Amino acid sequence: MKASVSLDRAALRSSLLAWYDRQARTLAWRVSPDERRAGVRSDPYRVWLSEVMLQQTTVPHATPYFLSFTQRWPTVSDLAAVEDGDLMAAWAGLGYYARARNLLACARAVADQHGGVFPDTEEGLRALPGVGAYTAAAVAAIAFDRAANVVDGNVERVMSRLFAVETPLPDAKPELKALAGDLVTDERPGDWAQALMDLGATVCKPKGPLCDRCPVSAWCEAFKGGAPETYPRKTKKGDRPRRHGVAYVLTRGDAVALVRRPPKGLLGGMLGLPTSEWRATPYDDAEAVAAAPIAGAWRDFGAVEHVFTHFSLTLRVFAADKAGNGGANGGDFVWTPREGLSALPSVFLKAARAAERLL
DNA sequence: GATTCGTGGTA
DNA sequence: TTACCAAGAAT
Repeated sequence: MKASVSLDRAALRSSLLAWYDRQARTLAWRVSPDERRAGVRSDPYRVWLSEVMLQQTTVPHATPYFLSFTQRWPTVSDLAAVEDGDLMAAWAGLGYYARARNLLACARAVADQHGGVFPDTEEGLRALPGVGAYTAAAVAAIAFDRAANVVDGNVERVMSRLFAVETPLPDAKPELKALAGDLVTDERPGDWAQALMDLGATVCKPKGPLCDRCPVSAWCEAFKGGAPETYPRKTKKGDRPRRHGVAYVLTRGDAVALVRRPPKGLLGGMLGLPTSEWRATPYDDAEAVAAAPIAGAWRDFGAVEHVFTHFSLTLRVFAADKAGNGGANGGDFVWTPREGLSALPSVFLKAARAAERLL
């Protein structure tokens, strides 16, 4: 019995790794087989940076940011020397801004406490800011050839189908991780991790899996069962509540008044437009004007919709020009020229565009 | 252990 | 339009 299990595992691994070599999928952060033959080693800095950017983020969205970051800051020490505001501006639009704060904290920890060299073990990596179980395992495997169990959403889906796991997510996570761990060996751990994730991303997709092209369908219980797309099982998500707010576009010549948001919480540390409180009930005109950061001739520019992970937002947009209103002082604005608006999170970019006639 | 935290693409 | 989803981490 035991012999047949290990035989299956070896055959499955062999088939998937052969498929991975055949694909030769090119990604901006990946060392190609040709490069590897030429002696190029994967750079832990680039592996780490890519893994952080890819957390809950698609490859097409992350790729231009990765290229820009690695061009501006070729090493972790270069990144560690960046000022907070510049880093946050460079991250604008990627989302989950705690990642940017932790990215900088991690770079500085590596530069200051590790001599600019990344730890080469899972435990050492896991202790760094913004590096959780997945990222520590991924960097350990891909950059340092450690036999780490790299489990992301792709791997969970692949395991749930291979073994027809009936436990719904997220309860199934420990079970799926254990199943993935049984397939890890000392042979090409980095390639194995990437092969599994590539399979999930391009073949074993959430909807419409391409089982006729799958290198491991022969071992797949869900495929045998005839309904692979129904895995992983999952518990339904609750409704997303709606919130309402008002954003204020205050101009002074070419400049727009921005505010630096508190360091933690939603959009923490980012520049943003001044806004009212975001609450459950809509704002009428009088409330919107009353909540403005300074008194002025506020004009209604409609509203924009934005969806966050855990709520939807209807944001009314009011705008005014500060010219000829030198009196009232609403406090410390960061006056930013029009082109500087690219440093804003998307929700504020939408609102600013809504007032574009004024800008 | 349940919540909080973005964004853009796709069915 | 709605719902789901993508190489998760911190609290």
